[in-house]
Amino acid sequence: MDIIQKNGNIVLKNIKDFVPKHIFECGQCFRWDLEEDGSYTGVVYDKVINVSLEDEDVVLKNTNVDDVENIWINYFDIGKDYGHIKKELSDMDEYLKESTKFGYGIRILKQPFYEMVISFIISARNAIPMIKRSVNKLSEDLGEHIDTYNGKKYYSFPTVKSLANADIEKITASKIAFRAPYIQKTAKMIEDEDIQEKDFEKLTLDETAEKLTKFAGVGAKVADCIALFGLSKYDAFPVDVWVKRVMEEFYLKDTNMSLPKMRKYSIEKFGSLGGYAQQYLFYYAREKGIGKNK
DNA sequence: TTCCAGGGCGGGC
DNA sequence: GCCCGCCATGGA
Repeated sequence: MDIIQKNGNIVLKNIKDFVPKHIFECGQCFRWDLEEDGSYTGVVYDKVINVSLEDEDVVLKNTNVDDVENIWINYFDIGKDYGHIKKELSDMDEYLKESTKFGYGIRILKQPFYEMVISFIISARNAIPMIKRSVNKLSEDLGEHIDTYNGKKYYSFPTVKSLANADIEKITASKIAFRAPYIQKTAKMIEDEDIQEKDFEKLTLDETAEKLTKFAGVGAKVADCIALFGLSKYDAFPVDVWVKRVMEEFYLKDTNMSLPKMRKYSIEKFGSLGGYAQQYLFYYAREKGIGKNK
């Protein structure tokens, strides 16, 4: 991979397995939006960045070489060989072969731990467009104005402190409804106990899930999402409605397996590749509407 | 109008 | 351990 400056933008040359649509629409993130020109603009780490694919190159706008080297290379997981991961999954069965072929440009983003906690609490019993709307409104109301890009204002994700100290009305204003008390409680707990990403570094997935489910509004599925997207626990396998459908369609026809058992089954089946398998399957299932009318 | 969305919680058994 | 009703909101 080479980093080149061109017209004030940064161009990443020779990047494989990187398709913005696949990355930003496979359900892992809520602060990336499609622009009219097909590019995606996102807010991460108090920074606004625009990403597009031009021929074989990844073009990054509104950023600089320092940030690319210090932040975005890591965030986009550029150092990882996703080709190898897809090959291993493809060799397992025809379904994974098809799914990895369909979402061939997916990469799992390394997102901020605490933002994942709050965002996925909001995700419970909610629709993805609504989750995005709520997260953006919450940032507008309780975060900081960090940048204006293409005439649009962008706001940072609210800090732990601002959420912990916010009135409940200020939180419910983001259409977060019955999840608002969960968010307030959890933000307070994170602040009071000074819980940080590094506290999870040496924990197994089960230990991580056990610790995370102590948060209000965090059950098995949300914990797995936080573990996968915010803590780089790649053996996590979040089972949501879509994953349940696609698992039943592909592997567990007419079994009527409970969610905890399906989680255990999948973790054992996919092992260290569980998180990747989950993302390819989720994207495939959701884009194709697998098992929706049953 | 009714159903559903990247579920969790508290209750019951 | 499993199942049930409930939880707001908006889009289809």
